[in-house]
Amino acid sequence: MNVRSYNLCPMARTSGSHSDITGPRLRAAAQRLFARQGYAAVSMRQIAAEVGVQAGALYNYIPDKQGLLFDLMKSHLDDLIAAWQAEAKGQNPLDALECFTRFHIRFHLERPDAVFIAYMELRNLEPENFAVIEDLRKRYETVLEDILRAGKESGVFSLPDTKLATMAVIAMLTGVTTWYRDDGRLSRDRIERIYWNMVRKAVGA
Amino acid sequence: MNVRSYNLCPMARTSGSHSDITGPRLRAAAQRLFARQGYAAVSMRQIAAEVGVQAGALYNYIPDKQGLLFDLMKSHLDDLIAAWQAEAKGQNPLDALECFTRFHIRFHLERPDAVFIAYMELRNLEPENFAVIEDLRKRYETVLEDILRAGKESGVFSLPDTKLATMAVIAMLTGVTTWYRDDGRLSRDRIERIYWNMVRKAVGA
DNA sequence: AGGTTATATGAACGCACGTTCATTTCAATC
DNA sequence: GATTGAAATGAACGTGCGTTCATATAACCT
Repeated sequence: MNVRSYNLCPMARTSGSHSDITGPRLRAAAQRLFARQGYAAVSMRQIAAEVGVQAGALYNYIPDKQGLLFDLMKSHLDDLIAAWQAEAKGQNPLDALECFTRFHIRFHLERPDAVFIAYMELRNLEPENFAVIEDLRKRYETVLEDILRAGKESGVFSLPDTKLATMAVIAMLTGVTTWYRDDGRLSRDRIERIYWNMVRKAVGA
Repeated sequence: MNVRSYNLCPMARTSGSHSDITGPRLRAAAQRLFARQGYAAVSMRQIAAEVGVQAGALYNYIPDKQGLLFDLMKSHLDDLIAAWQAEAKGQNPLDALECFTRFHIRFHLERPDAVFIAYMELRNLEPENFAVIEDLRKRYETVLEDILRAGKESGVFSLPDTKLATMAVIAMLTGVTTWYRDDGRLSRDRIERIYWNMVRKAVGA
């Protein structure tokens, strides 16, 4: 008998499934802790304590710590790309750029922890995992690059260097997550509007 | 006798000084490793191996690992602020903004490792160290905010929200360090020019 | 009620961590 | 050549790491 026998909230069981609510809770706890302290600084025992189990139990749901990080990052980027594909995209480059700007800010502000991890923990991925994530990130950047190129070619945007403008706009938009607070001075919609204004002017439209 | 007796490059001695070339080498090695792998993922033994000494010897130069991180970050921000103060600042808000833009890009591209650490390792600082660093970072941001406010008040810039524009411009400029490569397509001067163009347009000037 | 099986425990594994310290080394000085 | 003292060694400290596994538990099925 041990102290955990007093656990008042035993896991629900769904018979035949090997993943009840502990799996999602593990991922949620890991996401929170990795974002706040960094992958390398968080121990499996810390995550387990947050979930309410012993460390060994986590390995019913993940292959290892690295696999956990990879899953979190891949899920985030898969979500990001899927969400963009489900978005109304605009009929012309200017509309498309506004859609992208607003979508990017909205999506990223809703998932600050996932965003933080995806940008900060790249160096903690093993090479093959890194390649997968990097490919997804690049695919998303290409969305913006294509919009900017189309706008440049049709004369709507004025850009000396499309690739550089892509990086500049992405950096500017993603930067929102570093200072935004839910109880802050500005609403998300107002932030979207102000950023869209700056982006529009920055690309010369 | 041990294997290190074969070291062909014994440290210079300056008699009475307690800091020869090992001190700077320690800081340089730590900066490189922290930037590449992250503070928490780098061990003192790794740093020592890079310097060419045993781990124990490092403690002749630093109080502990945390103190090493703090010193690196504080030195970087002190350098940044001092360098800006030594810079020609421009006679009006538009000139000042161009000076700042070019200065920021130039300074950051010259110290990619220090920049990376200063932005990524904030969460690994103990609270009192964090407060010091955060204060310096804020002081630097205020430089840009003051320029933007002055320009807005004199009608040169068109900004719905000065604070937000400050964060957007800083994020955009600092983002250069995430993709810039020394052997890349664009020269630093060309990058400065293109970014200045985008910043100028973004603030409506 | 008994058997099955998914899930959790808790101890253990070998290893690496940050840090300390008695001892050794060796260039500079006398 | 002897003395000095800053600087480095290398072993040791206690701790915590990621991961494994035999065992225990409890919800489900028959």
